[in-house]
Amino acid sequence: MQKYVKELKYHKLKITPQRLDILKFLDNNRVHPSADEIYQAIKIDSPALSKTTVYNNIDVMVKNNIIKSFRFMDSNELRFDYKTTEHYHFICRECKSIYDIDISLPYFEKFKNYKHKVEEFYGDYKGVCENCLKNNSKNK
Amino acid sequence: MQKYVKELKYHKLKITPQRLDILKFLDNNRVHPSADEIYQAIKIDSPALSKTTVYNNIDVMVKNNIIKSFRFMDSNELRFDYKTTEHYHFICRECKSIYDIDISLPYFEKFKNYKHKVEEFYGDYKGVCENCLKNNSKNK
DNA sequence: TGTTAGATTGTAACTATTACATTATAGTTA
DNA sequence: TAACTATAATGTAATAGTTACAATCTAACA
Repeated sequence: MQKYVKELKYHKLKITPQRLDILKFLDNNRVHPSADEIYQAIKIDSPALSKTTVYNNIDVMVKNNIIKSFRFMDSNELRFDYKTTEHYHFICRECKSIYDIDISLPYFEKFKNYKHKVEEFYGDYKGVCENCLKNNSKNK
Repeated sequence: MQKYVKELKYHKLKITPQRLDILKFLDNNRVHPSADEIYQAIKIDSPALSKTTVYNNIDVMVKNNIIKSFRFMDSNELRFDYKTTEHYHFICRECKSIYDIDISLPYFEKFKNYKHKVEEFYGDYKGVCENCLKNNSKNK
């Protein structure tokens, strides 16, 4: 728990039980949860939690770069990750599972002398996952 | 106009003035418009148009691969393109302009022997565009 | 020309998110 | 330790984008 306190203090944010709960949840559940999933999970042990608090804190933590927010291309809800190394997502069109792809790709090198200054990249890959390939030969 | 009729017929979709208007608009305005932008534009000449019709038709045309739908990572609205070659988007964090990036990147080659079967890719690049770099030296 | 499956329309519902006002509390100071 | 104050938490209401639904209409075919 001390590491979350340290993290918040570093960014001059007040230490509140709600913030610690959210950080702890994101750190222990690296499944790109949505705001509602975070809310529902924490509410079990802290029923007084308000969804607005989840949104407020997510917001302030994203702005302070403590957590990352992103969105899958075909989804209408934002998703969140405790600080991660750069990675991409693979979404299976059969079972909808989300896998992290950790293959490092030379995106930025390509843009060394490009007319625009490229700073960030977001990407999703889509297809059929390992398991669905195994279970359903028509996908091969 | 005949090419839109042909396109719809090929997919066994009924030819309606609304569908032709939407296709024509998307073909002539390759600026990734949102559903509302499509609706507002066509309404000028066809005031009876319903927004539900825009959504319905967008939906059926996406499903038939006549148009493409996608979403910018930090936006909550879907955007649409008349059939395009594969390309990526660059969004300027200063002026919010959207540029198409037509540099072809060897994404799929990397995944030839990957455990998952990669079929589609969506990506956004973000940074500072050519013009904003020129106009504001602090971005360099 | 009549029939009918499918399309269009308008309204209402829904989901994710944000705005806002009130109450509470973390962290500082006396 | 108590009091103070800036910030945070809460609940409600509002908003934006989209979808569901029922009634009406029309394109395409016999």
